Amino acid sequence: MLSIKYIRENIDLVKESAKNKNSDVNLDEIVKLDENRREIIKEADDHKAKRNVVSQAIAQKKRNGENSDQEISDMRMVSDKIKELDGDLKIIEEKLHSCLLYVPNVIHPSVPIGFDESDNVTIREWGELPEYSFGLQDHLEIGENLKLFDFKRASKISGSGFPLYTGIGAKLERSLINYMLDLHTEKHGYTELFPPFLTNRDATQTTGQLPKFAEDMYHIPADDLFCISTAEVPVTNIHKDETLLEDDLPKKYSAYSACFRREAGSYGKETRGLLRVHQFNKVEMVKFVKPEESYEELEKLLVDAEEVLQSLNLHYRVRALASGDLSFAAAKCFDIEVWAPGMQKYLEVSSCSNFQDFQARRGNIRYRRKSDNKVDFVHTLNGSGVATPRLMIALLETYQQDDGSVIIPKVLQPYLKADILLP
RNA sequence: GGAGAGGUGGCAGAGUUGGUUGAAUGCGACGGCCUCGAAAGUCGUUGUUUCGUUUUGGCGGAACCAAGGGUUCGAAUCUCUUCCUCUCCGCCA
Repeated sequence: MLSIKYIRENIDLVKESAKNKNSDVNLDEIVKLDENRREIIKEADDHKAKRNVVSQAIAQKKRNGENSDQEISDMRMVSDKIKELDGDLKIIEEKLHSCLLYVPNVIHPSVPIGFDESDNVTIREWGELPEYSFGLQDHLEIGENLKLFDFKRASKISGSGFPLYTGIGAKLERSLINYMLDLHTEKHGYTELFPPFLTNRDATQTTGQLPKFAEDMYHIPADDLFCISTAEVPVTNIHKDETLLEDDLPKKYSAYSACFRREAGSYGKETRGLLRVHQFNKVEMVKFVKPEESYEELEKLLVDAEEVLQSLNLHYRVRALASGDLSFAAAKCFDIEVWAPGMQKYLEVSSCSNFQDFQARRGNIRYRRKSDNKVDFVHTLNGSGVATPRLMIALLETYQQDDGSVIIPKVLQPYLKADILLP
């Protein structure tokens, strides 16, 4: 979240940013609450100062064996007043805090202003659009012919949107995960984590999924735990309430997790196959960095994610998200979209975002600066590296052959222990 | 699930007849001295948040000893609730 002080001092910028993110948050109300809050603090503090002074005097008198009944009865009234003011203050601060949780992060100056995804800007493309001399199948047909998935049986188990990978399909899924984790940990220098898949309310709030997007999360009421929608949630919270050392930054983590999304409100859209599912697998990268380096680190994060697709030789493009398409917590975001020849579509497989200190403030994740020995919030970044369902789609559709087989790219072969999928 | 112990500053660790305890002591960190330099030694400094004021350096106030209530003129210290950690037992993988 943004600090009230920052909002107070940059109210026009914050309003402009919220507007460009299509947010209807009421900032005037927040400013008013803040003014009210500071008035009460001033009054309560004055009373408390008086109480502290007189309490000392009472202590002194008691030590001297003098009577202090007068002071005590005076202070009883002051104390009542303090209680009243503190009560008022608490109500206002709770209200202010819950309002602040809905203020979106400010956008970086480099973000293209626009209403929705149609205003996103392609900043580069990689590889060639593959060409084929035969009729293409989409991933559903390929998967059926090669017996890679079984959506029908999956729906008996959990309902639609929960994929069941079978046989070599299951192994291919696992191979993709292992390959990506190895790439990021062995080549890109990320520390591997295997995090919990359920998170508590507090941790889920750090990254911004709560309170605004509660509808999209699977929730377990008995324990008030949430199924993670991305490994970003547990991994970002690894340093919650910690003060890191500047020399330890940047900290880079990579983690596999299953991801759970209710996809509320998107019924009927892209419901077939692997395109939009309630549970999927993803390898995520998370970085904790110094504020002055976060945009440089964002570029590097993007490159690390791109290498997954490059090494698999899959055509893709990188898009800079327009303000209106930017997520609530992000200051800037790039999407990577891989080409799926069978569907003739670009599919989003990764979002690489800089949250600046938005999440760090919510999670109280700080570092001690060497230059002045002060503590400050770190910047957090994360990016998918990458999500498997759409990667699987692109892979199958790109490497399909006219006999129905699918060639396996070189880097995956040691993991799958096969170089081709045959019908 | 049952029984017990505990949660204090960057870390370790004092502090229960409530009253100059924001908090001893040690370590760490920073600065000075010493040294060719370093170590050792020695002297000093060293939390966060927030409100007000300001010639922006500061000055003054308030709050913070897991979290939230209660008692009291006054609570790290008494009391209640919750959370978390550890040990033992039981159950399950």
